[in-house]
Amino acid sequence: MATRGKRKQAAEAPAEKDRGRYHHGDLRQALVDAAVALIAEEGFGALTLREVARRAGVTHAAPYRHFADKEALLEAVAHEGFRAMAREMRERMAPMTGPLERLYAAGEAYVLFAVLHPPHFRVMFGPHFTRPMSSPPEPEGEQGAFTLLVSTIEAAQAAGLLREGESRPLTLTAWSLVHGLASLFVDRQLGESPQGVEAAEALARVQTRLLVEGLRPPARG
Amino acid sequence: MATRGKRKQAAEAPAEKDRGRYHHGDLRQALVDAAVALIAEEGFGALTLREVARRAGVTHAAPYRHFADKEALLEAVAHEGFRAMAREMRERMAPMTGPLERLYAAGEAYVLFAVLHPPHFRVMFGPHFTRPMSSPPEPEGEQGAFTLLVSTIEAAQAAGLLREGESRPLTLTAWSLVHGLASLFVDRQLGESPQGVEAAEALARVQTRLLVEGLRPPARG
DNA sequence: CATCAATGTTGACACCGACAACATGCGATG
DNA sequence: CATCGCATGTTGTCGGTGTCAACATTGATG
Repeated sequence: MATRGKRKQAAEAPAEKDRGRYHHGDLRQALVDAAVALIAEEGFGALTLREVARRAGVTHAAPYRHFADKEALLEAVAHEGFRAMAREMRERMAPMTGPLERLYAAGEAYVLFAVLHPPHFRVMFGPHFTRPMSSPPEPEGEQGAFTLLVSTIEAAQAAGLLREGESRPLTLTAWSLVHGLASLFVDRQLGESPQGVEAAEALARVQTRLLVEGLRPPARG
Repeated sequence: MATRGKRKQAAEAPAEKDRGRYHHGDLRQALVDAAVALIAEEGFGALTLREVARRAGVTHAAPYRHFADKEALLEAVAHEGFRAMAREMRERMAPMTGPLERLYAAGEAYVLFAVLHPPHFRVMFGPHFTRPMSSPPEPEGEQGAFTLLVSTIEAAQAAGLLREGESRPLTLTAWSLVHGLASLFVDRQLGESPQGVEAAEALARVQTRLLVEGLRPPARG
């Protein structure tokens, strides 16, 4: 420790100008980012609180000033994921006007989110939580992914484009399909199929259409 | 298998009689069983090679005589799961004669397997493997779950009960649906829905039917 | 400028995965 | 039946990890 009395920002800054400060500035977010990057690069088994702290440039106990334990950090990652997923669904649905087109967009966005952000998706739905995860904080006016799916399906029902009756079974079918497709992608169970993003998008497009054929009302259109 | 030799048959009382023996008899399977029980009781985070050894009544290094490392033990659990899943699918399909009924049975069995054996299902499809998992040893003449699904769908296509054309997209749709439903169940994402086995069975029944409505050929029947 | 609460550090403890060296006893061989 | 090799289980150890307590530093508040 060279210049003890000084700011030491200039002394041992390993990279950006932010480094080397004793108070990190936004260590909490830095830890979340480091955790995501670590999972993406080294896999889940390499996710270590100490390595996360190392990557954030702090010592091994610093994370405990922001998270009660390792699981709390994972919870923050999951919350970030749920918010991002809902956002990406809204964005992809926004240009669409037809109820069915909006449903397709929602399903495609769900699968694409998983393919584009495997670490988030795994943490969100993986078996890594002992205590039940708290629901993610939703900024007011923003719907969660599930709520969005329900309302989209009910809108399509109201337009006569999907089967009538309870929306719940239809919602579960749609959710199961995109969740299963996303899971199979992320867990690399689709070995022979191409793994690229564009391939996933094409697959999601085909599958959502194929699904809706079953959700259609009996009367043929 | 029966004429495997004398082995340990004399003192193989599984209860307490065999405690204190220096050679366990079938420690390998005992470790697999202990791992499954541990995951079921304490969750995934509690899965420790040392605790597994403790439950099997051996010391902390004994497992290394049967598994190269922790991941190898998990691989054994996964293999057991894949074999059991295929078996349960075959059993549920056996009484069915109609191609569609066989497809329904396959899907229901897939979901039920996950609900009845969450630890196996999680290990099979979870993010816990760094190296690619070897394919499970399939006893000769027995098809794996995926192969079974493909042939069932192709049979239904041949009978004119499903859309014509490539079987692969249809297979992926069916697989995604049941896998998604199973995953949502196992990961407790269906909070409001009842969690019992009979509820899962009813749900799987409805969902597979709902799916097939979409897989049906355009001509109405 | 003095103080304080928030934030980061140091040190410690129990536990874990993995390996090496050693001990035991099953079962093949004579 | 006696011997002995080797698979199997044990003991001891090492580096790494999650978590906590005590201490140090800093930015903000008066």
